[in-house]
Amino acid sequence: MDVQVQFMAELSQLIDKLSFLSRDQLKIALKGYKPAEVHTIEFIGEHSETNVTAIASALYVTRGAVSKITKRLISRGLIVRYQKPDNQKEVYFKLTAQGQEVFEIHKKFTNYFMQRDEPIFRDSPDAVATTLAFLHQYNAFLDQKITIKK
Amino acid sequence: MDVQVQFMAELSQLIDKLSFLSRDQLKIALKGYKPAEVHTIEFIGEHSETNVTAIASALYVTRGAVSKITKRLISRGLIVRYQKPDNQKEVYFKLTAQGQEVFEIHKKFTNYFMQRDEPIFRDSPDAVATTLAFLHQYNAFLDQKITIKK
DNA sequence: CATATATTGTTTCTTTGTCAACAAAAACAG
DNA sequence: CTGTTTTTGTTGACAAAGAAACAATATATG
Repeated sequence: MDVQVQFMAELSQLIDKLSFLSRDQLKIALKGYKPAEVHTIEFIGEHSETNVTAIASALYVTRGAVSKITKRLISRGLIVRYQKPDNQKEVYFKLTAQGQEVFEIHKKFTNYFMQRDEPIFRDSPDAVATTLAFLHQYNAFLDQKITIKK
Repeated sequence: MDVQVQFMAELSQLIDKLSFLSRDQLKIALKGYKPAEVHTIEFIGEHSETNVTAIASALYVTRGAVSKITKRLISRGLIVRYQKPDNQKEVYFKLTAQGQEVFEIHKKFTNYFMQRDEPIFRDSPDAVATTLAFLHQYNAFLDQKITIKK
């Protein structure tokens, strides 16, 4: 059980540090855009056919929150709202040109951060492969626990 | 760069799934206590000599937030506030008997979750060791980036 | 020692998100 | 097909957390 404690500790530390290191720079580069807004733009940019409910469950927030954020993003001209001809209930979104710009800036930074960490991944490819496999296995294990529960 | 993308994806998925699986049960077991409150109690329980600033930076929240939460925890009789004779500025906290109870419940569940995942760790000790080493190395790498920045 | 600077904790204001209630639309059951 | 149930998105009231301003205290500097 001791290794598990260590594993969790390393994991949460890693997450914290990664977000700490990116926070400041992203804040400056995307000044004027709130984190939640950028996050939503990012998701819409990667999933062109996505509605309120899908965004909410992907981002682990409520539909109400998505409804409010998208409303704001529309009023700021970053996304547009559209519906499909055969469904009057679901609401979909896509980026405007301006939204696309924000998306690109964010992506550029993501790439920058990955380049920063590239040495770590390059120097020990075997350890990386093993780690990746283990994380994948752990994820699959948890998937089981989740489906069993339902 | 592809492995890095995969690594990040596996990592965030893992985190999401772990929190999803624990959320419901913890919510029931610690009914009446908000997640942030439990989190704070947990940290104070593990660090008996800790002040507002230390809690804030460990939990990645602002001092204002800690100030408010601790105030609430005091009024609910879960922690006590104390100061050291030679320092009138810093404010320290420790758990009351009731706070200790909450701490124990939380710990019990943490143990339960670890037991749930124990098979994964037991079945492939080598992969676990490699993973742990890699995470540790990555953390150290980021520590450098953080200190350089300062 | 005296003064300037930094740190600590609290408070106020604003933003964000959750929750619950709701209306509209779609899916389902008989 | 008709009535019921479920799903979807929106809204308003409320709670949580961040940012900034502030007072009190501690530390550093000359």
